[in-house]
Amino acid sequence: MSRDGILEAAAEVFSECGYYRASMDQIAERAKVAKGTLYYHFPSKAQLFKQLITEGFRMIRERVEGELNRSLAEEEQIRNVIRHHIDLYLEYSSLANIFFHEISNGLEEEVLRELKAERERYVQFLADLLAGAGQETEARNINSKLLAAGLVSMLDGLCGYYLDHREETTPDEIAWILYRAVCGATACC
Amino acid sequence: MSRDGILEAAAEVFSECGYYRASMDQIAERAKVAKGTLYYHFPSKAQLFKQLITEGFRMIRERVEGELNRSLAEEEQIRNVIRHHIDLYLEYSSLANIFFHEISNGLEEEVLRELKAERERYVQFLADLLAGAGQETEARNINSKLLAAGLVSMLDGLCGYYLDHREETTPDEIAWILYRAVCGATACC
Amino acid sequence: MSRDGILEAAAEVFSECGYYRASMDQIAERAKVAKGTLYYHFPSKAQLFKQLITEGFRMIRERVEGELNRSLAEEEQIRNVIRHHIDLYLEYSSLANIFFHEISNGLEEEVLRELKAERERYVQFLADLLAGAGQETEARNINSKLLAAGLVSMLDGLCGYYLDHREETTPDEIAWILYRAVCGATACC
Amino acid sequence: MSRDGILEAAAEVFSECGYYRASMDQIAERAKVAKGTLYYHFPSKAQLFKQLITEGFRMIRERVEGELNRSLAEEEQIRNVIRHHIDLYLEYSSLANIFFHEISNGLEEEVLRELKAERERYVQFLADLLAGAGQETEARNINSKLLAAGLVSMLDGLCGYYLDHREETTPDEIAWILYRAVCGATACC
DNA sequence: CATGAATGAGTCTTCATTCAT
DNA sequence: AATGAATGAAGACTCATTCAT
Repeated sequence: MSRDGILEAAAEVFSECGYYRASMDQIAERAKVAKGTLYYHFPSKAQLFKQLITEGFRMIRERVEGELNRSLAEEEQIRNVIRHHIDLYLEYSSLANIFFHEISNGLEEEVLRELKAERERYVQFLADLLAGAGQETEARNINSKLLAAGLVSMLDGLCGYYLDHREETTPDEIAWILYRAVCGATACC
Repeated sequence: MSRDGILEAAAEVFSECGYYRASMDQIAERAKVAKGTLYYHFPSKAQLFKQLITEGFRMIRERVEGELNRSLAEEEQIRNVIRHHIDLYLEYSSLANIFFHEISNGLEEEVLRELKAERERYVQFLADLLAGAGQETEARNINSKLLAAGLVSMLDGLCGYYLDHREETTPDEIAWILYRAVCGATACC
Repeated sequence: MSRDGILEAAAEVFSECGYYRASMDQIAERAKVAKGTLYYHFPSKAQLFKQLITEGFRMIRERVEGELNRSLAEEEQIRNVIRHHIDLYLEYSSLANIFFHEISNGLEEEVLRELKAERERYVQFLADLLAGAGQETEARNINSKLLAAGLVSMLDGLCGYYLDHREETTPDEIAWILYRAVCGATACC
Repeated sequence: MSRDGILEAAAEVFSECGYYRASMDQIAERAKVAKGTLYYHFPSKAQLFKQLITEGFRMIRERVEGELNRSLAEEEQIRNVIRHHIDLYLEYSSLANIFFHEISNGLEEEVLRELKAERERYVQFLADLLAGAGQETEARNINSKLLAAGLVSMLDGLCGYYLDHREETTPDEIAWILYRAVCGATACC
């Protein structure tokens, strides 16, 4: 079945060109199938895109969750999650680009809504983690969901910077900044 | 001269629809000029967009710099800058959306390059500010440009969250998180 | 054997959507068979359509002819045929719509030709009937085939009107108008 | 302005191929304009088609009405109108084909509705004429709108027959049959 | 007998851009 | 300085048809 090949090709093309400049022709060509085959498997460009995002988010969530169970101390968990995120971002930088930047104006209303919901679910997942760690301190009253949203965006900004200026920093430094940012806000000093 | 009217109309339409879904027809209609007039003043859609972004960035930089001179303590300056940014983001939220999200893949190569340069210049400006504050502490060795990039992204993420969930937080809380994130990283403890 | 189910489904879909808007997918779905099965039983969409029309015409001709034998006076026969046609039209109104309107430009050349022949054969059948009735009068010299063609079209127009404005008339009135139209032309006064 | 050329080309192509088989490419080619030009003047294929029908109906109504004023006796008027219609049908047979056969299933809902309304208005115009003539007789109680609908359809059937079998009849015979059909029904004997 | 994944030619439509006025 | 009719390349999408199983 060519469905998976299409998704892979779509991930490449979408992240290279962005949602709008990516054409179904390009995707078909990259996936080495006829144009009609795209529409046999996905009802529209928008739905193909949505599927891509949805499955991508699920994959990341599963990988991060899988890693989580083995850790014990919650502070250590946060460090792990951050480090893991950075690795995932750099590994799937093309998909990450889509996740963070394409979810904005200019998408079909319905797709945009579902995508925002997906992103929200993910932020909530991180928020729960941060809240758990914060519980031990007096900073329990902080808005952990807001903090999670900020963490995700900052991670995007830092990794994006790293990809454009590889010689100026390292993933380790990024992890450290992120950790301090979150801990500075939750339970610093 | 209709040039300014076109720029204003373009700002509205671009921020409502995003770069791609915005059409020159819409802009012309909104500006109440004929389509040909757009091309009399701007050589292409991409250049019109670039002009808009460039002037937007300059305006923000000027406003922030103007505010800066009056403050004294550098720590206080950072607080001010953050607070100012949040206000600007919320005041021009539709344009901000473009600044942060549309500047990614999917624009004509040349425009994209110039826009990234513009953004970089702005990040540098913030980095200098942070570096100044850090100078007083032992954290001088931190990569302040990286930190500035993270700050900008986080600000985007937090303000974006606020716009979608106004009842869950306040600009003040956002400012506080941002400040702690930056200070936690620069000179905490 | 699924052939009959396909024909039935095709009748439904064609009459709901017209020849062009009806898709083989819809027909297959309605018939609860796979798309390939359609092509196992019929070589093409056009041929499937032709089969449907042909069998429909034959059924009507048989029903009308069956009714005919029992009547005696030829004038009475005309009345009966008219009345019968109206009933058939209203009973199979959706198919009737196809018979009368879809058989025009816009079908594959070969199918169109065969369909026109089928229709012509039917008009001839009516013409013979009218000619028989006319024989008794001095109006024998009238072009009874032309008259039959006119009768069929008028019947279509009147029944179509009735279906759109049920409260304004009755099948009885339609029958009366048709009879007067034909008799006014054949043997009036 | 190329608008009129497009309408003319559209009339030709639509009547040669029917609504669905006619492609915008064909129309553009026939009108010797670029495809985009079609969309500069008409928002869609459906709207182009609607415009064609609407303007066609108006032209015919105006021509028939213009002819009407000069006549006196109402019976004579009916004869005139019938004769006029036959001439118009044969003169604009390609448009007539569209008027009578394409207004059926398979058109965009909105266009179909407006087209039926247009046709209805025209039938009403004929009905008024017939009612006026019938007033003088005892047949006033007949449904003249229904009769008008029948007249129009029969005219279509007869003229269509003539176009396919020119050697078997003449416009005069058609006029005679139509007149007898209407008068046989309104005030025969 | 029957399937359904795959095809690709063909369709409508959009839109940045040009140019004569 | 401004116009708006005209363009044509490019895009999303449809659908009858094929074929290996």
